[in-house]
Amino acid sequence: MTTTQEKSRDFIRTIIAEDLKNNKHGGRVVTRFPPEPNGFLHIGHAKSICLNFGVALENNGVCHMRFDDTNPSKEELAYVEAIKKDVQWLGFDWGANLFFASDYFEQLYDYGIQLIKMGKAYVCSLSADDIRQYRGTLTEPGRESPFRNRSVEENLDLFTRMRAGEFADGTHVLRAKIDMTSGNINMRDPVLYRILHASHHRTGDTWCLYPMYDYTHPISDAIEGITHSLCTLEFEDHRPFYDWLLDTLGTPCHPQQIEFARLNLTYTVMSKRKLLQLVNEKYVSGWDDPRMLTISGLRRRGYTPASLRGFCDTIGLAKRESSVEMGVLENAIRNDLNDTAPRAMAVLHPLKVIITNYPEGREEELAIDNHPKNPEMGKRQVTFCREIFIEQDDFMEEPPKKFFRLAPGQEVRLRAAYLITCDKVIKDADGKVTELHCTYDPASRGGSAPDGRKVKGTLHWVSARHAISAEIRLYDRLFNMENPEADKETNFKSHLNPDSLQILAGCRLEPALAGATVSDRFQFERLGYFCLDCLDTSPGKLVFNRIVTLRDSWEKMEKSN
RNA sequence: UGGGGUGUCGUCAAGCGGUAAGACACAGGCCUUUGACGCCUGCAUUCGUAGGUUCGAAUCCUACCGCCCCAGCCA
Repeated sequence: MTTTQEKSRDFIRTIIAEDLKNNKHGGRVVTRFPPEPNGFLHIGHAKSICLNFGVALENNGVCHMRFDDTNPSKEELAYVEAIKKDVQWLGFDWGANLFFASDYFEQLYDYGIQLIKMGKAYVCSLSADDIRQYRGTLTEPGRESPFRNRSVEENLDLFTRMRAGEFADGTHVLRAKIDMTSGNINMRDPVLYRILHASHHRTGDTWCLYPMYDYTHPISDAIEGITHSLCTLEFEDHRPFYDWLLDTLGTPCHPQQIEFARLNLTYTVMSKRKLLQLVNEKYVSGWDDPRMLTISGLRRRGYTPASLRGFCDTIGLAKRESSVEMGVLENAIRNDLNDTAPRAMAVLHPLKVIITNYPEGREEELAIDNHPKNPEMGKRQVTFCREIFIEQDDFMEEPPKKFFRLAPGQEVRLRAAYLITCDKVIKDADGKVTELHCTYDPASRGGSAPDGRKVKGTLHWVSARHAISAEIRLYDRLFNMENPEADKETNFKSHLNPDSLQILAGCRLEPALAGATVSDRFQFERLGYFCLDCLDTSPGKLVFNRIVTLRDSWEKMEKSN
């Protein structure tokens, strides 16, 4: 017996454990992740991916990758590739189980014939407008279509000719024959097939008849032997049809659909439609803009797969609608990178410091741990000399109480180097501080004084003579409102944060960073975690993305005062 | 006014008739050559509301209230 508390199971894992216990599906667990290839995956999809693949992994099952590609007018091959890459990058493997709903078009069609023969489906020749009229409203029942009682022969003939391309778009649809008075609108003779003379990214021009999601999904699940079909809450109303279809068809496999609440995060939008708008209207540089909460955006920003999986673990799973604070995501990446990212020193806003009593021509090598808690990550050398850069924020001419950084007459430690004291402040004509003159304590090499005096502040620094230059991009939340969609009167785009990207040129980095390779992640001490940008970095130019800041209790203190 | 869901700390979220887990946030303290990390302490006498059943209710019953989804030939 262990004393560690068992992590509580979510309601879906509870159901699955129960099913396993009762041998409901012969002890099998088969799930599926069914994206539509009409956009990039986002953090909300990560929740579903972690759930579906996670649950399979935990139960010796498998998770199928299935593209729900039933609408040729919105879908593209490029999205298929991007989605596959994202899922793999997240760390999941579908093995041989890569499927496309379009692979089932022929079987789906045969099932359509079967439904017609059973008298459970008919060709309806009402216009789209009329179908809507006949459907009724939320509170009034619908009316039966005048075409509802066509003979099986006529339906068969029409359906065959629909496939053959004899009719124009919108002239006929195939509908299930269920109940026009049902309180559930999805049961009022839902459309199964529509005519679409459009070419499909996989089947080309083979078809001009395409199945609807509601019809395709249950059958695809059944064909693949899915045991648990996990989807989001808005499909709860569709479950009766899901079950009706498979019961009517008498498929040997009848998966159980279970719905869970989709992920919402503060300070962002999560719908593909809105993300697409941001891309198309150039509010961001693309689907993989580091400010986008797409998987590819997060990847480029520097988030690790492990941090995203950890995040999905923390947020839990339930049926009630909720909105997770952005801080939880940030916490996930800090947690991961705190353990794994090597430390380095970088100065974002350089302020020159001259150590007046340090010999002009002298330079010395100092060793610094790459990680404070993990000696196995080794040490590196940094060069100290008479001229260095510190962060502008680390100096104040008239410091408030508890400002432990540099100020006239105040002593601080330069990380792993020496204790220095500020003697003189040099300013330009506008009164802006341009340079500091300091003296160092030669006995404090390494950063501590032999007399044991306490120095509270420690600053990061780089040698002005040895530092390399880099561009650093600071990102902030894309929206400046917790829920950009809350205000129905205004467009979500009017809540975009104008300061979501700040580009800093001429940042100064310790020379060791010149050897960084694409996607390397570092903690720049006292600043945050940074990742070498994979797109804009070139041999002569380093570009770092700030993934997330470090927690900053000084900033918090300042704000509360 | 039809149908389907859902209401437990600021935010997520356990709990399944035996007397409110955990995480993030927040507050205070310790530690610190990163104001980081780490560590310690505190943080729902109360579970949408009102009744009822019971020795005992967040858990069962009744009524009410709030919020979300559904009227695509989208998924």
